[in-house]
Amino acid sequence: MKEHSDKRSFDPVEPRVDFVAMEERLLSWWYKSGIVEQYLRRNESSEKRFSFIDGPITANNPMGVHHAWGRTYKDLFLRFRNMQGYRQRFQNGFDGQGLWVEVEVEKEKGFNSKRDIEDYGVGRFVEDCKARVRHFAAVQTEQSKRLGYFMDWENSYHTMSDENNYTIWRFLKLCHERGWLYEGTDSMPWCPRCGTGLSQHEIVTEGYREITHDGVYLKLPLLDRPGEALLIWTTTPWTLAANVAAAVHPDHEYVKVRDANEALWLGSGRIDALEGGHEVLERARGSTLAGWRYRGPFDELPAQSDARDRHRVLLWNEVSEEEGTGIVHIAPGGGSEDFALGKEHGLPVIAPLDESGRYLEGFGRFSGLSASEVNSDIYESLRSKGVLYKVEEYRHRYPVCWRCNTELVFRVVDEWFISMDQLREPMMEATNRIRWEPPFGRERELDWLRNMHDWMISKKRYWGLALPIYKCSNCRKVDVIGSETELEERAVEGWDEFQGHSPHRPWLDAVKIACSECGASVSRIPDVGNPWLDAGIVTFSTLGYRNDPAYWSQWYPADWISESFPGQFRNWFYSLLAMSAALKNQEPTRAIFSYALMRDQDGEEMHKSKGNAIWFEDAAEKMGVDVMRWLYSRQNPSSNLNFGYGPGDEVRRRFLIPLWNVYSFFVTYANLDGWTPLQEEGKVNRSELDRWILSELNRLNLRMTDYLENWRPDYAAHAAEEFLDGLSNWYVRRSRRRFWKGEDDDDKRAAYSTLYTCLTTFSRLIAPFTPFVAEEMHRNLTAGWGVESRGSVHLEDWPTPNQSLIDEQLSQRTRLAMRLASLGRSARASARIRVRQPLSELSVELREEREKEYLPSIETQLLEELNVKRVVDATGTGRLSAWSVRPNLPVLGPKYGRQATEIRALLEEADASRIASLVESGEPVSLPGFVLDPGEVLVERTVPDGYAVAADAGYAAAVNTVLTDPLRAEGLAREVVRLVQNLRKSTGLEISDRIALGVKGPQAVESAISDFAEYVKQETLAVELSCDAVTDAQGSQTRDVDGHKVSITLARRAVSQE
RNA sequence: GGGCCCGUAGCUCAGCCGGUCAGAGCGCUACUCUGAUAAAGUAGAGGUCGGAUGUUCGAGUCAUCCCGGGCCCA
Repeated sequence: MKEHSDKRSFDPVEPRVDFVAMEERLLSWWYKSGIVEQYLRRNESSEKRFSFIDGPITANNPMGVHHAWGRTYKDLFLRFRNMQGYRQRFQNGFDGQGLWVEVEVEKEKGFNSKRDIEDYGVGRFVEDCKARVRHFAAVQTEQSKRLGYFMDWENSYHTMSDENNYTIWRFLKLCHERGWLYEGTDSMPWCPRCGTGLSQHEIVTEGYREITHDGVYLKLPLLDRPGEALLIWTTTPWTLAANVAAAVHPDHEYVKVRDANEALWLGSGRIDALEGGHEVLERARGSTLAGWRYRGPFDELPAQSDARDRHRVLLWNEVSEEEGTGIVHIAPGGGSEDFALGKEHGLPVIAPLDESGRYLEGFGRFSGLSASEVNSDIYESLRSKGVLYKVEEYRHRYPVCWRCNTELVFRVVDEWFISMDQLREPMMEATNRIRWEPPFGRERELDWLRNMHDWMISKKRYWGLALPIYKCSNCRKVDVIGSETELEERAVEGWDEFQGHSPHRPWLDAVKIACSECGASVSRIPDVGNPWLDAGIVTFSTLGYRNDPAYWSQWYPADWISESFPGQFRNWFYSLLAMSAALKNQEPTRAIFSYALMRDQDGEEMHKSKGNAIWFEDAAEKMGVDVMRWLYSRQNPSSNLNFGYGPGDEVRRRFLIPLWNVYSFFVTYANLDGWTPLQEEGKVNRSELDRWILSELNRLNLRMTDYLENWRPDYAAHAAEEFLDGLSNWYVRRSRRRFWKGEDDDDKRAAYSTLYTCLTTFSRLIAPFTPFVAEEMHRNLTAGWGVESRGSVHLEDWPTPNQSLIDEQLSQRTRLAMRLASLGRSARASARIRVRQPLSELSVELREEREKEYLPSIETQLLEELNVKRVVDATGTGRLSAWSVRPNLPVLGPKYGRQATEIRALLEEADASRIASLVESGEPVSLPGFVLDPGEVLVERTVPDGYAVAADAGYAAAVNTVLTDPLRAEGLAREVVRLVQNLRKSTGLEISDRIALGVKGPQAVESAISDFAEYVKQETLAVELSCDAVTDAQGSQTRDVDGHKVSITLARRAVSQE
């Protein structure tokens, strides 16, 4: 891009712009010419700070268009604050540790189990994970740059960095010191493929799928009631071998029914579950069943040795009447609720499965088999014992591994937890102090915090935070290491082996410390950490909490963070809150902005497999990122975004093209007239129209500032669209003639100056939204003129609104003009008279008294816009709104009989407009001696002869449709002018070319041309005008004009320099 | 069972503090205009603003309940 040192004109603007090519050109220019650098450093010495902490993007795949939505918000608000002069850090973050990366690397390598990883080597595997993260971080960086996202890319943080990990150590040590860290045993959802438990946070959303399982009904014979059995139901047959108890609701009613040769007990509300007919033999409340002993389904197994004599009916308030049999099979080793209930009752726990979901020893022929493959064996065994009742398909939501989609099982395992007892309250307080946008975010977070359990932070995997927990196998004392230096001090072996490596498995595991209690040599527990620890610590780790507290305290808490809300309430927002509450008892950020989900353009979920997903690169190449960004920005953040090429086209058509047209229009005429920004100097005499658009511009400026400061980008974008609509469809439309008229007067200069101000200001206002088109316009309009310009719109200040230019009454006046113009056009259309045909008069009716005073100032606009000779205020004259009021005789007749005649007479005498307004508003009409229903009177608006009227919302506009000869002649002249203009264009003349013009036609045409010769010459830039053909014609055309055949010829004529 | 959100023209959605807000865009049809032209304008949809009951002089706009949908939790 060339610098214009002594610029004399604007660069010509292509009316048909290739936005994508423009974006690519600007993008490389921004980076080559150091604009990005200057942008990042723009407010280096500013006192004002805006602290944004980036929610790290998972660097595990290329970013998609849904990420681009979120990144657009981030860039938008950062750009806005930068223009406002806030000092910022511009640090992007990448999230890299955790199972999701492991799963992808496993896929790449064709691994299926943890054993494959162990065989391959944990060290190599971890290095592969790191490499994958680095690779996709680089890919995402390039994609983000293409989006126009200005960040300090070289300085992006990684959650896998040493600093991030060690800062988490510090947090964990603190938790330990306060007694919040504990190892607990629980029956947890477990992925047999990944060989790891899943925390509550991981299960809830993506963690469920509709799955059809077997629903098994079986009988548990009652030991003390011969011939009777409990009927129970389960959808996890594999847990039957671990059955310990049965549970009923104490308050529900249970029934004993006859079935073949025995009697079955089940909930009275679940009798439908029985096969065939049934006879109720007995009824009882659940509480009476308590303590009944029964024979378990698999008592023969060695694993049942502790339990087989203790099978009993328990009472439990959580038993549902909605499904199954109302009697619940309890296996504390096979479900977390069962586990809790078992704990309460001191039941033995039978844990049937190993890490990979296979039965352990002690389960007879099931041992070694996977839980997912034993159903038929189980049924067979039950059948042989005579206790299988029936099996039917059952569809339900069942938890699956959110990464590999494997169905989860439950295992009793030891995991590490952070107790939330003492953190819950401070976290809720912090949540209340935070500004949430949309506001309901607060309620959602509080709801989660009220319900959350202790935070399970361990995972039996490889790639992730190495939990710095050392549990002595000798005395069981737990030590937690809080930093790398502490580790070095306490290491008793393996330090040399570890030194130089990142604090990850397997290298860190070489280090052993001495037990603080008994002095024994202790290894780290093998678990890695929950990845939300990684992301939750970033308000500390990325700001130098450990090593530069002064710096940290300048940027903490964040002013603003932003992320899509599904999932984040229990993940990132949650972990940020937890860690800030623990370390500082403070809120991690002052504001949280969140937004909904992306769908395809038909509102369907996007899926790669469905073929409706759109790749970021494709979108950027086909629709361009300004289009994407505007589409994102104008969206209500709290509702789902339907994204696609259709909506993209709409944005381009409705926003970018009109904007470009105005810009192109301006540049074309400014260059033609030699207008430059230097002529800004001096006093400009602005018209009503100019003052109006400047008022709107400043109002827009004010509103956008307010909206952006309050996290409403959609409001700001809609306001900008409204302004552009006014600029394009009223200001420019109304001002066109001012630009192309011949003389270079004050009015023309005012028009240029005004439109220039609008375009340069507007380009700054939209710079955070659509950085490319804003830059293109701004550069061409301001660079190189010697006027104040910083070389890029992204280095400019956010415009300061001049409130003294905002004129509310002027806005109202103009709105009135627009409304009347619209009505006038409508009236013309109804009479089928084109705007080109001048008419004598426009009569208007106004709604409000004060609007009468507005008329004089908008008269000129109406005269031109509607091509009439004068404007008349007919308000109150009744000329346009004459009403005719008639009795509705078919209704009145039957009701009033002969009196109807009297009513008719009264109606004729009454004030028609009063009655009309009563009827229109549905009120009764009172006449001397009568009160009529509105439906009993017929009301019609009558239009005076010779007028065409249009009315709406209390306003009316009418045009006089009578065509006099002079009006006809002028219409003809204008018609001819239009033909000449078209011919000029098709002949290929420049807009400024002067011509010789010949117009041949019937008498009516030739006399019209001669009457309006000056007008025709001026409009068509004709220096010669005759009724004969031009001899050396360059263009000629014969057309029918209002039934007259007209031949036009023209030729270019040189003009002496003026 | 609890929490949150949503239900406005065929479709997608605006409607902030309750008083011309019953709207926009798209789609469709017709017409108009055109040296901003891969534009623009005008006309046509008569939608009980999910339903009911309140508060109010006045309610898509507030309250309560109900119905329907979505998300989250139990």
